[in-house]
Amino acid sequence: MARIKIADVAREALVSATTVSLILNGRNTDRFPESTRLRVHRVAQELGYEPNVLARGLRTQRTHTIGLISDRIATTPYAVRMVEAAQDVAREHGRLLFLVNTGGDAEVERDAVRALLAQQVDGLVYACMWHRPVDPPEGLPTGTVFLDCFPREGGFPSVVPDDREGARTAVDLLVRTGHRRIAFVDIGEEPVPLASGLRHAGYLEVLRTAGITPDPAWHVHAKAATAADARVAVDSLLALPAHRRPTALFCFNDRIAAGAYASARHHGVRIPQDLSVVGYDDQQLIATELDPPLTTVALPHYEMGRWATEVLLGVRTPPDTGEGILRMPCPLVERESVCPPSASPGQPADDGQ
Amino acid sequence: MARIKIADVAREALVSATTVSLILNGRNTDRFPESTRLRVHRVAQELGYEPNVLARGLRTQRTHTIGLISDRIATTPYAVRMVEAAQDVAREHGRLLFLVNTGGDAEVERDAVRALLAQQVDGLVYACMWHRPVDPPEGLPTGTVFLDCFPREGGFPSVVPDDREGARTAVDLLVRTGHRRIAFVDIGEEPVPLASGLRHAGYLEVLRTAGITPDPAWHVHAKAATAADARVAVDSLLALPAHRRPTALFCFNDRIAAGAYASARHHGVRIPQDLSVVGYDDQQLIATELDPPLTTVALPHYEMGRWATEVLLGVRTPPDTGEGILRMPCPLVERESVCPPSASPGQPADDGQ
DNA sequence: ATTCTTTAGTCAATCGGTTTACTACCGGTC
DNA sequence: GACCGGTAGTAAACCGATTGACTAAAGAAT
Repeated sequence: MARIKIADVAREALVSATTVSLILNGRNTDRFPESTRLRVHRVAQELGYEPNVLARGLRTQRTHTIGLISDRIATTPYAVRMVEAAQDVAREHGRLLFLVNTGGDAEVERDAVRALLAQQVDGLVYACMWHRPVDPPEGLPTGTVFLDCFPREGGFPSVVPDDREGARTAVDLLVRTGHRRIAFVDIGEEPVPLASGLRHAGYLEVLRTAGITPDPAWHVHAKAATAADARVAVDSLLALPAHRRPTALFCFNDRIAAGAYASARHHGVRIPQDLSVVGYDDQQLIATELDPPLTTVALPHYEMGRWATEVLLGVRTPPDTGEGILRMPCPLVERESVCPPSASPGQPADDGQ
Repeated sequence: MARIKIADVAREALVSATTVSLILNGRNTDRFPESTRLRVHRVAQELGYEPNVLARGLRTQRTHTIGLISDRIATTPYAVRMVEAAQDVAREHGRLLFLVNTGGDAEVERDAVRALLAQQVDGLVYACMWHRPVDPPEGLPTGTVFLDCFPREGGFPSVVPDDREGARTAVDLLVRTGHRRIAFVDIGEEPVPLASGLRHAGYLEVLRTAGITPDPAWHVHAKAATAADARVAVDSLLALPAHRRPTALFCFNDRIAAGAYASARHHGVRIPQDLSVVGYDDQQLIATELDPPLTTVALPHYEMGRWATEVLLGVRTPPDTGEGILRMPCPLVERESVCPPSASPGQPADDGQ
């Protein structure tokens, strides 16, 4: 019942371990006649030989394993598709994936890096749950790839979502649909300042291009990114006098949008007839389950995860721009929460000035 | 820049590699005087020595790694907390976790088992996204633990949610709150026949105990477990004549419940005043974001993941019942979607007969 | 007959630790 | 002077593969 080792195969095939190794790895195969090759392969098969990858890795200094260090992506539903992508790429290339969640604790993070390097992993992906700059732990090997975050000091290839462009896409849809009074339902201070700023910037750019001067009252903040807090924020928008009340909402994310739905419902405001809503993230379980289904901007988690892992494995080359950060496009996912503004409340085409 | 190895420490500390190994591993330490111990520790520290775990594992035949094989749990938001638990337990015990998602493909699964065994993992957890019997791949080492599923042929410790008891808890809450007309919004044929059957059984048991004869029209099926399909099913319940119309819904899961909310809204039926709703799963992102927040039965994903991994590591003993399956309780999570039935529609306390 | 090539392999070192079995030295005892 | 026990280590085998250097035997060329 003990594991079959190369010596067992060698003995059974009446050759040396060297020969077995060379043949099974397809090296210098022309050195051996067909008969020997077939015999070795057959015996290995019959005995169910599987090389011990520890021994191999010790000798070759390559383990065909990679490490994925993240704060919490594997333990929360948000960004789980990044793990899926890393896993898929690893498998496609015959690699095995070590997964470590640190919970964001710096000491755990250092331990994780140490443990993974002690395992002689061939490479590391350092991932975050949301787009932000990070101060990575010391000792990261060169070649480490950053996923959904980037090292403040630079120096490593990184991939993040293009939040500003995504916001532009969302708000542009609303403008093209005929809306002029468009609010941005932001989140409070923490915890996503970078994404929040970028999405807000994109929002403002589109309004400016469209010649719309935003009413300051249209920028509201949910205390936290929960539906309950968002509802409070949106309540204040719907309480605005008719001519200032927005006809469309660009929400920082889908949970905020869920809160907007709740607020609208309690004000007797119909979505999308009376209020169009666009979210961000395309969060499974929210965007599609809302009623009506939510038009939103998708975070390209899978694509980012794939890119990062492929760069790590060297099957794709990182951008050679100075900063080495790839901004991945965020595609618009149109569902049913957007329609032209009804002509009724407020003036028909008021604030063009 | 090359990695520091034990020989480097030995040379620097003026002892042999044997001594370094013995001291750093705390074995036979009384053999060495304090001075030597301190010197070795200091040199190791200064040089930043980290043992190569491949080499160690090769010799000791223990790698301190475990493998988690799953169909899709790490790539979908549903059961991600099982991964979190496995990860936590692994870390608590100084283990590293290999994660492999097979997508449910039997061949990929076999490859995964082979690859993980080739890595000399110390143990394997075999997990599924939802509670069901499985035909596990051949070659699973003894000691493998099954998580959220169990091998049809038995023979391995397993942990699954106690769906029947969970359903009882849910329906019992409704009965205790005063409901007598309680519907079960089930899912269609696939893909969760086991859980569906168990939850239905629990539902029937409570009704029987309460002396309620269920109206056959109260058992409806959503074609698939999506909100849209569930809405159709619930529409048919709400179209029932008032004296047969249920005052409460027990939904197979939270997505079904989300569909029930949509249906209710479109019928002008208020939750919970006109219709109480209980879900199942306590799915993050749904249960709390619904309006009103959903009362539901939680799937103990974290607890199950922890149990499985702890059994694997031998820090907890599996049940010695014949089948070796632990049924983990599913706690009720009370939120705001349940209240006593309003006395208005139907008769006040009609069908006690 | 000798030398050279080619064929078909093998030997032994190596990767970096762990572990078993051994030893050199010292002071004290008989 | 032989023996003993304790102290403070070390040498070498070992885990299971890979790999650079080498070789025995057969056949071809000179």
